[in-house]
Amino acid sequence: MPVHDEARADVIAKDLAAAIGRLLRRLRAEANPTELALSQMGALARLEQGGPMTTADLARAELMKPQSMGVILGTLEHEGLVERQPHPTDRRQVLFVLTEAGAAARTRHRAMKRDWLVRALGQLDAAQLEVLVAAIPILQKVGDS
Amino acid sequence: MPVHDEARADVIAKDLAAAIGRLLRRLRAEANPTELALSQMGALARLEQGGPMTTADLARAELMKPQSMGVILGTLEHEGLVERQPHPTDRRQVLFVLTEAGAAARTRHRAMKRDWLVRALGQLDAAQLEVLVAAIPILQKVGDS
DNA sequence: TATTGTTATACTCTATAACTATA
DNA sequence: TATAGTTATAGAGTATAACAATA
Repeated sequence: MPVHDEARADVIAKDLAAAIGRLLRRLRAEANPTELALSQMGALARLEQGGPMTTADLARAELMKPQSMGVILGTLEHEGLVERQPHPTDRRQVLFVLTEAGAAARTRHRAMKRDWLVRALGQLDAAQLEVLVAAIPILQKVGDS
Repeated sequence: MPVHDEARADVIAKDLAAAIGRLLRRLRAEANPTELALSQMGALARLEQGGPMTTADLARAELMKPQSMGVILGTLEHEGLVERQPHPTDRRQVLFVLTEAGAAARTRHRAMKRDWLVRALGQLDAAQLEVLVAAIPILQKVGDS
């Protein structure tokens, strides 16, 4: 990138960091307090989509340490939303799957029209929504780089 | 929004939440560990741009509670990066400003080419960067809505 | 009475380090 | 020896509730 663009990248980086920090705070605050915390819902969503996964699989998917994911899974297990399955060939590994209650929690969450982010997105016009849709894979790429 | 788009908004919401969650985790992990935490840097950046500000001003800007911002400012004050000024007319209020050390921290941070996010953005092509630039105000709007 | 800020307390999220069990 | 997971501990980040000072 040319030199004058480094300064620009700097400004973009600052604004982007501020914007996602604010948005995540808002998300956390608006997440239905009676429901699950953000990271718990994230893990449930991964399990719903990706079938049985190990702690390490989930940690990689969410860009966190296995120990951190272990805490989250422990809470979800305690609440009966996920359960363990033995790994068929490697007894060190533990596979996690959604329980019926866990699947129901996902469904309930999805069905909630009160879901704040969905409503917030609904206030965008079509062009703005398209920009956001285009930005998501780029944000993912940045996170992975 | 038409009904079929509600389902789409739902998917977008899920992907967006996952993407920004991952990105923030990555940012936190990559932030130079010897430097300040993200929210501390955020507060310093606001003060650098916005001149003297009260706890409540800063909390509003960062979408957090004044008590939470108070903790952050307390840490920064303890480290000598910000200092208090009496408000000229309202003795309840406390204005915070950067100290020399605080301004130096900002400059140092900006100068660090090791800044992870800047490097990550540098790997995007021009078109991707433009999408991201266009997305930032939309993310801000979503956070405010 | 309303507003600004502080103090106390607690919970979420995440990390590092040290350990156990299995491969 | 290397890998998957667990346990213990700690720190950042944030919230709510109760309080004090000032307007």
